[in-house]
Amino acid sequence: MDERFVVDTWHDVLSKHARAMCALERELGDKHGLGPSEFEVLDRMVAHDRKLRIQELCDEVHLSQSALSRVVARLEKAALVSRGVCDSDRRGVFVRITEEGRARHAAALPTQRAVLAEIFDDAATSLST
Amino acid sequence: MDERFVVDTWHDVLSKHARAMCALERELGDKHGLGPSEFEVLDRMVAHDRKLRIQELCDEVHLSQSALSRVVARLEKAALVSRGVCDSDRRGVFVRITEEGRARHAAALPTQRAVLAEIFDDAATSLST
DNA sequence: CCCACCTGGATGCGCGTGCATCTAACCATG
DNA sequence: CATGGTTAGATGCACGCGCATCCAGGTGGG
Repeated sequence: MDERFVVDTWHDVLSKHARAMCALERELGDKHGLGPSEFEVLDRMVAHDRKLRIQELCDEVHLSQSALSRVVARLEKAALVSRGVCDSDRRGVFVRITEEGRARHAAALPTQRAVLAEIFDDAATSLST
Repeated sequence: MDERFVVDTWHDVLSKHARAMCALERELGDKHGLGPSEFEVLDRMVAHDRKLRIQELCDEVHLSQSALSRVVARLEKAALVSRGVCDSDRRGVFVRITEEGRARHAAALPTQRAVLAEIFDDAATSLST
């Protein structure tokens, strides 16, 4: 069957993921003091432009609930988001992005886009490398 | 530009990678006592069907040299591969798969293929989910 | 109203990873 | 043959992740 195709696709995903992840970690970390997960959460916050529940973020970022909890904790410590109890369900926690968070995200966005463009535009090119 | 395309592609890679990785970890771990990295190394060994240098494996698996060194150490402890000094270059270490290693790989292969097929055949399907 | 069950999120823990560094072996040059 | 630079692989270290667990708050049945 096209088992070959499946395996090749998988290897391609592995390769792109590794390269992108590694580059993002370096670039975002060095230039903006953000990890890929931190950036991704900020990105979702900006995209939705409203307070989000932890669980909502869980669905969108591919992270376990515990990991997400810690990411938000780090972001809060860095004053990039603020946490607050959800008044309608006091177990819930909503996360709101701060102005500083928006600024950091805006600053980091071009860097992230550049890395992704590098990888995924070079995709066709890098196959011949 | 097709910045949209690049970002969407990236999210797709993230999603597939997360799902596949998670499933592989569970399935291979539970059924065969192997991590994804361990399996991948065994897979390369079988594919090449000869002793390989650590560095050669490094090029193929998307792992740092240190991570690979530990993976091989784990595999050796499990008697799935054996390490030996390269007589031509005594810094080098060649890795050879053992019979037990081949057996474990053969046993695990269908599991891995099933997971990958699940993810990448469902790819088109899951987009409409 | 009470109690057993469920759910959202936080935390302890172990593990695998990458980075920096170390050691040993190779190699070129004098 | 000695020496400085380079390369292969191993190891110390810090960190982020997932899993299991815990706790507070909600919810339904008696």
